[in-house]
Amino acid sequence: MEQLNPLQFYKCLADDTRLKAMLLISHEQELCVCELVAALELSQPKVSRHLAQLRQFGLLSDRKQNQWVYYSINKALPEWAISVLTQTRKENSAFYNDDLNRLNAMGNRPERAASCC
Amino acid sequence: MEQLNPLQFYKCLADDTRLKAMLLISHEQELCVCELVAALELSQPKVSRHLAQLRQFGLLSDRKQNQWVYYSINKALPEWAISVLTQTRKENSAFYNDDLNRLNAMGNRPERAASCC
DNA sequence: AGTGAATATACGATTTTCCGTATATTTTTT
DNA sequence: AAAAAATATACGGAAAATCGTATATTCACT
Repeated sequence: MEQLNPLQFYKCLADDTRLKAMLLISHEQELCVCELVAALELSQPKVSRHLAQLRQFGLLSDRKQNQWVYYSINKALPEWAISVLTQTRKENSAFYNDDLNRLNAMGNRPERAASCC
Repeated sequence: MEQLNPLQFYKCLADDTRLKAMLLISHEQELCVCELVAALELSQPKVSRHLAQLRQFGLLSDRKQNQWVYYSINKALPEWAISVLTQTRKENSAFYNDDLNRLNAMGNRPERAASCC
């Protein structure tokens, strides 16, 4: 994992799928691949590929539980990057609102069981 | 000029030339094309093309004075975007420090004469 | 062991972005 | 009016990013 530079960071955000995934995950704390596939209405390989890229550059962390992989914002991100994401999410809800609605309407969401505590 | 959406905004920042130009301009209030050409050590058409794109999407404004065109951060940008730029600039000076040094070392910088007041 | 669900990866094709070079435009200076 | 300086744009060509499809992997359940 290389030290994040701002260019790489913004390249990661410069794609519709990746930006929406980041904002949805930031909003929901963590989401698994199948939830994102449903919310974004995109193919599983497409979503998976973009998530892999976001993890590769350190924007996301993943946690495997049973058959699901949960993605969350990488806590090790520099503070400015976290702040950029938070601000973007708060001030642009219209950009991902439809996706959020589909997510909430989604039945059979995998149950979240914390690994610790 | 369309309403800025976050994807367009981040696409604008997802290029080395454009990101450095934005951070340098944010740091210096305003810069003309020839100053950016010197600071970034890039060809004039390349710099001009990227500046045109940043203006087209509303990230920059331009002001013509004599033979020079000065670019500055568009005051009409949404607050979150301004804040993203400011934070990125403050926390990533290493990313554009060499360019800033070349800018300051540049002789014959066009004199800034305010158009108003 | 075998099946199905969730996720990841590989590969070639397409699309998008970026670039160098040449040229146009505008303004200043002689 | 001609030349020079600063900037902008046009046009292919090159490079990079993205995609669809097929396939691999991993794990739960029977």
